[in-house]
Amino acid sequence: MPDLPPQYNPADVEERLYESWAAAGLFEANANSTRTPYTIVIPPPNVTGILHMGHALNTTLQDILIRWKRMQGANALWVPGTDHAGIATQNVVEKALAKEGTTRQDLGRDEFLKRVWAWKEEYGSTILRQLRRLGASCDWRRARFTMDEGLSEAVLEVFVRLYEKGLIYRGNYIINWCPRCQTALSDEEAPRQETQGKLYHIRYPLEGKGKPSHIEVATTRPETMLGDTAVAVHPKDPRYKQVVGRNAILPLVGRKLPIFSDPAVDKEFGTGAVKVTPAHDPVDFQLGRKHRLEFINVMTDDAHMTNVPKAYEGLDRFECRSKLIVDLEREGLLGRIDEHLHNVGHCYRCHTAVEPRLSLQWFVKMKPLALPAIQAVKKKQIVFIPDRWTKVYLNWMEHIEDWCISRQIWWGHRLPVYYCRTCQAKGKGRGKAAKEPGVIVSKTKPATCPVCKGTDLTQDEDVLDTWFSSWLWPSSTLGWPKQTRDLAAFYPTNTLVTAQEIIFFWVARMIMAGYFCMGKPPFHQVYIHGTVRDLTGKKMSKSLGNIIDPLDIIEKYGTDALRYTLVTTTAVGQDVFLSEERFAAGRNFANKLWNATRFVLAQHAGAGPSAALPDRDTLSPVDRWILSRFERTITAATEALDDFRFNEAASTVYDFLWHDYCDWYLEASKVALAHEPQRKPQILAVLVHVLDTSLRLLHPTMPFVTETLWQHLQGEGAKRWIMTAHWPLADRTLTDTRSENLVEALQAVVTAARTLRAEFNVPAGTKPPLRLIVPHPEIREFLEAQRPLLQTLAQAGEVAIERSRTTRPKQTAVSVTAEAEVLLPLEGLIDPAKERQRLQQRVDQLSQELSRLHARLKDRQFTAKAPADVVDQMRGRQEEVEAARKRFTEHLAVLEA
RNA sequence: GGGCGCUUAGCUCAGCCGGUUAGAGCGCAUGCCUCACAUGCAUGAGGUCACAGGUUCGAGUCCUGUAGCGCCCACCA
Repeated sequence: MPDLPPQYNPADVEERLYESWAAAGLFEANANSTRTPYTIVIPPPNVTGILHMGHALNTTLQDILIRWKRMQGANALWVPGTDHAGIATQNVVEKALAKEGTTRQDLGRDEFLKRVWAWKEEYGSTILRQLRRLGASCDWRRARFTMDEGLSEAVLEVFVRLYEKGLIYRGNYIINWCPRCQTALSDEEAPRQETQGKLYHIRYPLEGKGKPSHIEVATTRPETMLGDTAVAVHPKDPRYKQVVGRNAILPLVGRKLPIFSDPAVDKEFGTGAVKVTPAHDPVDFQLGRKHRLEFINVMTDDAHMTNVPKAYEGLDRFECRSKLIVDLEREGLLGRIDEHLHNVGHCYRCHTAVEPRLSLQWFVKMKPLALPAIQAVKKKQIVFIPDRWTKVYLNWMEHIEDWCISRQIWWGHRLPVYYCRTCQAKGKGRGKAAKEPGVIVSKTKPATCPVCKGTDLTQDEDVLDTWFSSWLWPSSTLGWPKQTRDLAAFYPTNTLVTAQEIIFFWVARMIMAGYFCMGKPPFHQVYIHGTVRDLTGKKMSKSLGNIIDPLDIIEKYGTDALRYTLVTTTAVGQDVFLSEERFAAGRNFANKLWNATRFVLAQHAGAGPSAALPDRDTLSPVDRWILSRFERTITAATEALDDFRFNEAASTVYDFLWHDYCDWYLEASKVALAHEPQRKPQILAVLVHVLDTSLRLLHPTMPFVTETLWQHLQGEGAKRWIMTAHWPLADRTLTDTRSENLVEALQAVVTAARTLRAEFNVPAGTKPPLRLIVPHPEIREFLEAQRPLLQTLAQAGEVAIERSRTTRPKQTAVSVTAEAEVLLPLEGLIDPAKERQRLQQRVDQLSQELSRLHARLKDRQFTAKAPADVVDQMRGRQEEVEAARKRFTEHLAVLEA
């Protein structure tokens, strides 16, 4: 046996051990196995990703599940991979180009894409390497990237299928436009942020002579007025009865704007009159269609003004706003300006305020896809944990809007859409596979137009939303659209572990795609974990500078400490609040395991490895006690994992190992080994068995230290891995309440003695005699047998054990436990005043409790309606308290005499 | 405007189906370098479980309402 240093140093083992696991193929799943599959697909981190605490939590939870199931004998597969993250990655590479003083436009599309691929090759696997540091037991042979050949094939396949079913269409609609990224965004990609803005009141003069002479409208975006084509009021608004049907004149432009009424207008907001800009606002767009208005787009892709009077042409949207305010003021047309708090969409990648804007884009019709996905969750084919997310999911699904999937960027899957110029020019080409003239949707570029046989074909310039590939992830990573062995073996997957932020982006869409492509759900359980926050409740993010870097923590405290602390810090689905100091708890626990094992190994020397338990008859009550406690721990830990209560699974074992095993059993075993050398094999067997099995229980949470220690316990030569050792099964026959009661009595006596020593300041080295009054014969017998243990644990000299008290000792400290009275003579050590005070306090406490109990038990309703065992418990308690009070009172009297 | 979560010890949090005396880690106090571990051991102080009602023999736990904090969704320009 190698000598272990007194402290666990994670850095000595982690990376080497990880490589050994990988080299031994322990992460790999076999599609031909007959064992029950258990599959998780990783939420693919962005290739631009750098490990943060969110990843660390997410990865740890998945790894716990996978390792646990693997130990239970499942054919466990964890599929890793990365997401190409269209806009994010393009932004990163563009920034790099800017440093070189060039742009993607300078390079051209092909050259730019080469650069992105080069970037991906160099940096794209950073995040995966970092996942290894966390101990993630992914099957790396199956690592996938959303722009791999196979996954790209899947994207094109599903696009074509959706198109052919009429579920993909192209059209002019208001979309969220990011002027910085210069692309359309889906609604989910433009989350609203509360923004302090202004509500400007502007007077539009009316055509003709009648009164009133003008109508006042209110807007938060004055620059859009240049695209106004109408003014609307509510049909039942008496203020505007006179003006409906007349025309307003758009200030500074001079365009005639018809005034109409529509119930969509809110009478209460602003002036009750709305300027209508159909090309720049979703509500106005609807009004524009309904009332056949003109659509005037007044902004360029980078949000500069266009199609506007010369004075404003080319101005940035916000410059234009300022200039308009000045100009309107000068014309006397500017009314009040109110402060106005409202929600403005912002690009989720660059946080620029998005511009709602009319644009020709591709969309997926979502309602038909949502139907089976709603049913699946309602019928519990898929369950959310915690359950509250079910409602959030259903609410979104039931109000789902069509999904804008085209992006005006270069990095991504290019739309499999081709245009025949000839047919477009002629307006021909309507057919089953070409619902718009000249549009051909095909996985590969057709040689000729199927309608006119022309060859003048061009591919759509746009690429698809990143999530259009992610939503296929559970099936595409396993080979779809090919019918692979993996797909047959591992789909549907079992559990998806992810954060709440991407329920709409990803989880919901995967469910829809799963039913559309496979006719089956992509997974059966969705575990939604919390968000990692700092101690003030803020989300950890680079921009806030409140990051705790997981790699720093790994270096300082070790991976197991990181994992342990992350897992025990959060209850099911609750957010995680972190501060660096908390990781010390995990480090300390790993060290505790290390030293417990050191101790066992030191005793174990020469005894040979043995995890099997000796004959039950040869075990002492103390042995039976620890085994009984342990049996409960195994059950609790397993049930906790079954329910995704990761924190309880870990802390149950923590409590057992630290407080039962180390604090009591290990200390007791020292005494037993010294006093009963003939029982050494039995004691060692129990020590080893419990430690060995506890390490297994902890392995999913703390893989490195448990594997390392387990290897040492196995001894030289035995080449087995805890990773593939079987998960402990509880053995009900080991439950032994009698032994539990005996040892609990002993613990109470020891604790009472220690407390007395501490409270009366008995000097550390002294070993005063101890008297125990133990009425119960079985317990008395047990304590008599454990005299050496009592002496050691209570630091006592002689221990006298009596059935009942015969003498009334003077100058003696007394403590009463449930089963015994503990007497500690204090000759020459007492501070009588202090002790009297303590005793009086105790008597008072007991009296209070007693009167509570009396009242309770006299309550006829209580005794009639409460379950019998509860009443009995309370009667028992009453007797105990009464006895205790009597003894304390007596003793108090003795002291005062 | 809807919806959700949280409020328990100085701090960060557990507490499942309501049931004896509400727990942990950190921090604090006191004493210990006891031959596995000072990343440790022992002992202790510290809580009107946010507030107000209700249900119940019994409420931190269930119901209703209030307040504060946080999050999500929503086309009031």
